[in-house]
Amino acid sequence: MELKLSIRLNEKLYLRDPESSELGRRILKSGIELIQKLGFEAFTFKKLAEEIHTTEASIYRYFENKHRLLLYIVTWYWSYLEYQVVFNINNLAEPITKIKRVLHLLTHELDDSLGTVDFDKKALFNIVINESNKAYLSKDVDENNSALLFKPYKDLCARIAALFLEYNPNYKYARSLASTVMESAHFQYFFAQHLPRLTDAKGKDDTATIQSFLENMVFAALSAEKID
Amino acid sequence: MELKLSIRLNEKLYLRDPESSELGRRILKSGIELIQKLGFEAFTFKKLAEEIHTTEASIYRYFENKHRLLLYIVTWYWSYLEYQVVFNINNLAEPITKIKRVLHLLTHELDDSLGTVDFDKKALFNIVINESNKAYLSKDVDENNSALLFKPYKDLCARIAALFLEYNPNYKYARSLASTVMESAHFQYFFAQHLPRLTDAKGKDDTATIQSFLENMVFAALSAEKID
DNA sequence: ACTATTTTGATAGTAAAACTAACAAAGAAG
DNA sequence: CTTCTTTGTTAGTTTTACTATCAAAATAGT
Repeated sequence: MELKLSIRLNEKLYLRDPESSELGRRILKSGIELIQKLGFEAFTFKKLAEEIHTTEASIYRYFENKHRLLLYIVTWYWSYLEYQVVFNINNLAEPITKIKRVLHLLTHELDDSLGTVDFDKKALFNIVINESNKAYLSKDVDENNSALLFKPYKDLCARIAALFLEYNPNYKYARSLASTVMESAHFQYFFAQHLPRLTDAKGKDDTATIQSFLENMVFAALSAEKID
Repeated sequence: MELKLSIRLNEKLYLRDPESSELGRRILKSGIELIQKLGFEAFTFKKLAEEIHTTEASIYRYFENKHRLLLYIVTWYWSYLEYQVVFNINNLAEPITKIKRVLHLLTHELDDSLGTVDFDKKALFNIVINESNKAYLSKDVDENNSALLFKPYKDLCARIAALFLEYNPNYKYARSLASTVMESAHFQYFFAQHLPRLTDAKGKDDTATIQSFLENMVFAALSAEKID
């Protein structure tokens, strides 16, 4: 069974829906590759236009600017990941198993278990690691937040927090712990790649250590509170 | 006793030492205010030049580009903070007290207890919250890292990790926990201000909750491991 | 098959950002 | 008081980030 799932994102993320046309899909697909290759700062619509043999003006018809494209991409990622989370923990009884499953998903690339991912999954994961913070660390957070552009991120965070509370209903910092874990999963990976003295993960692909660290931390935090 | 301490930073951060001249100090002081006011993306050397009644070209004599200026500022912050940490935990016997002290310092603005801070402390703290990630989340991390530009950050992380190990020598993830705490302290604050559903801190200045959350998490993690 | 509409391409343009160069004026140092 | 360093002034280039206009191509409606 091969199914292709498409994720419908907030309309305010784009001017014209990139999933609705050939050109739009090329913008996304090559956009992801090029952002990952050049880094978000050096990435421009002009370079992307050359890459996909179209014009700057055509790309501007889909996205207001490159920041919106980035936001689209990471939002897509968070939406897809939430979907994976829901699917993966479905039918699991134990909160402990669910939480471990989520931590695994957070620390690893997406897989195609739920339908083919059209994008380069490695590139996408790298963008999330390297650039996703820039999606909200900007002067227009509040405006973007009002337009619900961060909803998928917040939804996933809420879902993880709910799992924490399922494990321990008395834990006081479920949201903070959830967002900490979501962020930490990424920058521990970044540190392992670039600033290894800031992490205990060894080497570039030691996602195992990152996952163990997070599991250890999460269950310690959730269990400590249980005692009190 | 009023003493003015100056922090000597890595020479590669600048072209000409900004602490060595009147103009240099104005660049730093007003640079901090303007970056915080406009956000790093909208901040330009031209706007700063107008602000301090000098010219773009003059500013370029001190800093290669605005990214370097940002790096200078956050590096200054980390250096100062490490100094505060050392000073504050000096003579404390209990690792538990030391760790709490550090978590307090991480979650609050700098104070002048160690000499007058020439810069706007609120603006500086806000820059660290909003922009500091951008200092290392760039394509030239590795190059900058080779030039030791992140040393103060890594030193502080190492120092915190050492305290964790002092508390529990068997803990396996001291570095990861230290960097997680350093980062989390900041983005929990950011979330409280802009994306409140991602944190349990209530309101814009609820540093108390952030500190409690981190304390709870750190001691849980360090103690859980003790049991095994 | 023909026409209306939408989508894309091509071209061209502007404003601002991100620099660099060259020289003169002012200040400080010897 | 003259030499060296720092700053100011002006002017320039390249790139980015966009916008406008119109024609060509593709698509859809009847």
